[in-house]
Amino acid sequence: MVSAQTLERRIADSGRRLTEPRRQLIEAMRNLGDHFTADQAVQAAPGVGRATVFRTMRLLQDVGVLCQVVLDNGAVGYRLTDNARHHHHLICSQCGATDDFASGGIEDQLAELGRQSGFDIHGHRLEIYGVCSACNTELDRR
Amino acid sequence: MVSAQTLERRIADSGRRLTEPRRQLIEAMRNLGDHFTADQAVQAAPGVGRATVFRTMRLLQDVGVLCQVVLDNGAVGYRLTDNARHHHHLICSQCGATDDFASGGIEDQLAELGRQSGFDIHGHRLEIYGVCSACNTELDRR
DNA sequence: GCCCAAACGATACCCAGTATCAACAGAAAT
DNA sequence: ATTTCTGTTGATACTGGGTATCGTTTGGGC
Repeated sequence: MVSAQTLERRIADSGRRLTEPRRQLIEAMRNLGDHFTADQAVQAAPGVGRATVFRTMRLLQDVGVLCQVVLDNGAVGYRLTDNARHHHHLICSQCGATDDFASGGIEDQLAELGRQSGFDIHGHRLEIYGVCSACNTELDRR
Repeated sequence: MVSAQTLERRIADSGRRLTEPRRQLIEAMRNLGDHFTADQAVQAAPGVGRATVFRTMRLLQDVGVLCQVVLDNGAVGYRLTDNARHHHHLICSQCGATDDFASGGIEDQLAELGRQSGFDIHGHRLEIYGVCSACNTELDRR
């Protein structure tokens, strides 16, 4: 779990103000745990206005401590992270548990693809869907 | 461009009925071209009810002739395709142009990842963002 | 403590997608 | 051609995600 200090430092270091609503929302999101929806974040910070929740979530994404996760079904979730470097997600379609992982070698393939396609590639998004080991043993038991 | 026949055959072959609204929507989507939003599809088929548009789009996804495309900014687009096999998208962030490409070698890496992570992997989603050659020369010109 | 730009909250809005349910229409069989 | 039965439809209302506006508040450098 990312510490509140880390999150608040990232905001301050990026030249933004560390306001009370931002502090509240950060605490609320930390309490939500591994992954949550936008609406859960709104609910979890009742003192914070809806617009501010979305503004702050965008801000946290900009400074690299909050990830959007695109689920199996196309829905979007969020996830705090202390891994500001580019990474991908391994998402359990049963319980939503998410692991981060670095993208060994995929970047190279994309560069090659750029050469072939004529596109000037500057980003990508990779989500992996599966069933985590906990859910797997759960399923076996039935 | 995928032919209307192909699309309609896919529906019939999957045991679904080939109804007038479905025909209309298919024609409308074909007219929308390379890529479009859900709302554009709704607008483009004024005789077809909103719910039916979404139901039919899901159906077309199920039979593999319509892809969801997750854009750079998280927005979702759609794209007719005749490539029912698994593939990925190369998306121009300037103009939205989209290319399909097969995922040579990435599958192998995912299998290895599954072994390491304990996840039972059964799917993934990979979108590549860049600037297509047309938009690139456009930008150079300025 | 002053000041002012940054941030806020209320509100209203847009788009994506789903639920409900009575009415309708393919298509297969007669 | 008519019946029949089930899949499909459309109207409507709703949820959720996200943005725009704009007058008010506040963090934090001076």
